[in-house]
Amino acid sequence: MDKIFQPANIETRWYEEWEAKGYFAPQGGEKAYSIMIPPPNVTGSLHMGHGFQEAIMDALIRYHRMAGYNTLWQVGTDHAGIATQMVVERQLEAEGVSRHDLGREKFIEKVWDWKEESGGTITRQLRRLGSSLDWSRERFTMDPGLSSAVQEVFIELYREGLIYRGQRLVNWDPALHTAISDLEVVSEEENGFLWHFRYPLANGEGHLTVATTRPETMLGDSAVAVHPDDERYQNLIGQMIELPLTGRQIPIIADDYVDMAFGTGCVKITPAHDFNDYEMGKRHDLEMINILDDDAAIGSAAPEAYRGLDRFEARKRIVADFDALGLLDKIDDHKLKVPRGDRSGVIIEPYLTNQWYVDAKKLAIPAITAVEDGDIQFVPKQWENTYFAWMRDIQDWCISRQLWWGHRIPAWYDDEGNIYVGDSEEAVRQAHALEDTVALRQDEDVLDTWFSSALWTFSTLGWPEKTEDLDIFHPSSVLVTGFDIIFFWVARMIMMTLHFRKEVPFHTVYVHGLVRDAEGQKMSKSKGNVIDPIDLIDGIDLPSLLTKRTTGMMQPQLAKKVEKSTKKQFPDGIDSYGTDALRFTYYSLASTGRDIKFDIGRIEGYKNFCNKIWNATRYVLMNCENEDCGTDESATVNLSLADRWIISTLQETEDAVAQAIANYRFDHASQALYEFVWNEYCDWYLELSKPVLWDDNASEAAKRGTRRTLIRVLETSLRLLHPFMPFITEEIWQTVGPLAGKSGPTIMLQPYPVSDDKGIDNAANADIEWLKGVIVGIRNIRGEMNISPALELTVLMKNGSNLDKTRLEQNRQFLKKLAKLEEVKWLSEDDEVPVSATALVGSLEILVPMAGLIDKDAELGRLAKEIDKLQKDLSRLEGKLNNPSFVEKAPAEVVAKEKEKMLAQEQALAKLREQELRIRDM
RNA sequence: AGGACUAUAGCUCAGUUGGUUAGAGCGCUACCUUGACAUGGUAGAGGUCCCCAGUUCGAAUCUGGGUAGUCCUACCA
Repeated sequence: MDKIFQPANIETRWYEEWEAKGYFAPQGGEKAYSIMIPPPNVTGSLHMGHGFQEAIMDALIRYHRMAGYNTLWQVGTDHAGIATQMVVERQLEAEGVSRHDLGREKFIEKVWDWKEESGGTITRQLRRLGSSLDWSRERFTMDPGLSSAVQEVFIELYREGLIYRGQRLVNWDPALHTAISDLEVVSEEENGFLWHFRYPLANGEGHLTVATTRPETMLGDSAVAVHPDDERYQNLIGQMIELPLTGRQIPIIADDYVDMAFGTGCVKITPAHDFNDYEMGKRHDLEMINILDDDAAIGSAAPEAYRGLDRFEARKRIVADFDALGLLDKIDDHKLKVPRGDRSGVIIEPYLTNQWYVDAKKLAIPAITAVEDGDIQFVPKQWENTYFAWMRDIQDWCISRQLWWGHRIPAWYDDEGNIYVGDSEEAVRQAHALEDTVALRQDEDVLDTWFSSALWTFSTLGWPEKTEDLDIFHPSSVLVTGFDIIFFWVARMIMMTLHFRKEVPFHTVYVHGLVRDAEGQKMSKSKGNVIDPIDLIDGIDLPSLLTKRTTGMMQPQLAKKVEKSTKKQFPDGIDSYGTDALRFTYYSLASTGRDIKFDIGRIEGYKNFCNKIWNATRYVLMNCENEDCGTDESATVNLSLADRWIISTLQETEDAVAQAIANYRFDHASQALYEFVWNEYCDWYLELSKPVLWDDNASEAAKRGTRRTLIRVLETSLRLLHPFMPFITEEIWQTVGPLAGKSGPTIMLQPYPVSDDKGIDNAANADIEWLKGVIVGIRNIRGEMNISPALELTVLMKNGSNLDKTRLEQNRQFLKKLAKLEEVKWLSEDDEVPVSATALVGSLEILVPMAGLIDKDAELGRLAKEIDKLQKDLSRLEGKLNNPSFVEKAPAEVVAKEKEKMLAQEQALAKLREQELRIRDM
């Protein structure tokens, strides 16, 4: 074995082997466990959020697979309508071609080409993370099976009246030329203006002043509204306004939506271009004047002078025209929320169009109940509130998109505007007995990507066919996802699945936090703080990292800044840490309900942990290979105190890990493992094994016992660690497994260790605690007194109990080796006590004679520190016990415990004071 | 506007139903290449548990009120 662990040498090799041998496929087991991967964009690439999410899922999957469940991790990718179409359109743009030049069919071919070309990236990267996904079942949201599921669902919901077509105001993206759902609109506060316009009364007797943030929409005004109780305007209600620039007259109406305190208390109403105005327009039966076209330029319904102007150009012109007419009252600075498309980034227009909707209110009812009743549980639980809040006020879901890439809506129209929904044109003709002479054309639109994602848990298992997989693996066990898509995806999955399967899609939703950079900033290309998980695995040099971060930026002017901060943070690029270290870092940071700041220091530490495991293994193998490790059960085996203790501690660790996984506390699991392997097994047990293995006088049965324990505990630890660190554990297990009497082709399919109470040995635990106390006491003297570590000491003990004496006899060899002692002597009452440095373990005094070793002042200093600490503690205890209400009201065992503590502290203090005097007199 | 979350060592974070001397990793200091590992070992320093009040014998933990930060939802022209 190499002296240092080299992850690069093993990871890909093992992954290929696992995949080739089919270990990822479900195999047997009575109970099923399944997770459906949140399908990443097919043409996307891996980011830190994926890495985190996949690591969590893989740990759960590997754990349950080893625990004997029939385990499925369903893999697949999403066609990501808008995102993917945009990428391809941009590529065409670079060639000077638009999608319309190509035509629908050719364009879609191009998208499929792009999918073939780039679709392997994300799946390759998932493999690098060690994700044990069943690739033999890989699905794609637009493959034939899933497409037919989508079609089936659409047709059925339409038949039930839960999907309908209607003309309404939608969020229109003028750049992408499509409607988008409420969720795809992101509103952020921006600086703008509030323009005050004078609207003359039609009777020529003065004017009203309205305030607006969108002057251009005045071309579509169909009323001015005031509050019905507003005394200023009572006499004007019902009168007409002469709307400037348009030659139209509009009424003044009263509606209590108007806030009297805001602006002038008069609101211009544009029903076709504002959601609130739209509602008011419906209430008052106002005219809906659509003044825009698909580009959000001024359209044909507007006065000729403005037609064809871009919306922002029109705004300038209209403000100028009002000014020229003397009707511009004033312009105030104003902060307002500006709605932008989450993909295009352009300002969204409320726009009147025909779209398809899902009646979400009806579907939401059982979806709310399922969570209320606990059929679905969120972890952490507080996300249920978020879910309820949204679901109880859910709006109908606009599912049609004016795109080409996606599932085309299975609806046909005749020339009279009748709608026919069905599997195909032929099916529709047949169902409705339509002659060939009736011309039909299919709806041009496609469905929102989330429509197909909503079916993910059951469509991937073969639905609408009745499949065995559906019986076995549905509902799935847990959904692992980020809070950002609870509405987009989780809620809709619950609604659709309950409706079509009459069962929940999953029993648990584990909601993880967002991965941020070391400063807590969201990672984004424009900030240039994105870390690619693959770069953490393989490492990357500075020039490559700089290139990566500065190419393809939306705002190239930021490149200099990004370059500077990158150079500062990673002056030498990023080291290679390997997948296991990366994964372990994710687990260690995965406490619930909290975003994680990704700190490069952590991953460094876990790389060292891998190396520690590696080297511990080297030590074990050195001592166990070609030796008798007790696999032959007939040979006698003597277990030392240390053997029994480490076995006992292992049981506790197994229990802690199982608990942690059951509670989705991966941070606790990783910490328990780290602590056991490093602080107990390596720091203490390996050291304690040396006195036995290197002792020529030790019996063969004792050596056999220690070797057996060494190798078995290591082998068990590897299995315990495997769900978290799949590669290093597999690599090592191949050698260690057989020595521990295990056989099998892979650790992946070995049973997961289960804690056994029979292994718990409290006596051994207590004895080792004692031993550790003595050793640490002596080491402390050594360290504080600057005694050379090379020097073997003679140590004296006095004033111990019989138990102390027994323990000393049992542990003499351990003690001598670990504390580096020449000799340990027990002093009787009458023996003269040389001047010594002292440590206390309970009432036992451990003395290190000072002659020639220790300087007086140093020891006095050390004692003073100890005494000070004890005194502080003691006065706290005294205060507590002198408080009558504590003694009366606190539980008896608490009081007893405190008393016991105080007694011990008092004795210790007395001894240290004695010691102090003795040293002074030296 | 409504709601959620967060505040503990220099940094990143744990801390069960209130009962500890408040912990870990990284960083820091000193010493050490001892036959698994210097990606290591040993010892050590370092905390007003954001602030105020309350409940309690006892509060990092429970309650109320602040302060600071992050986020979500809705939105007034």
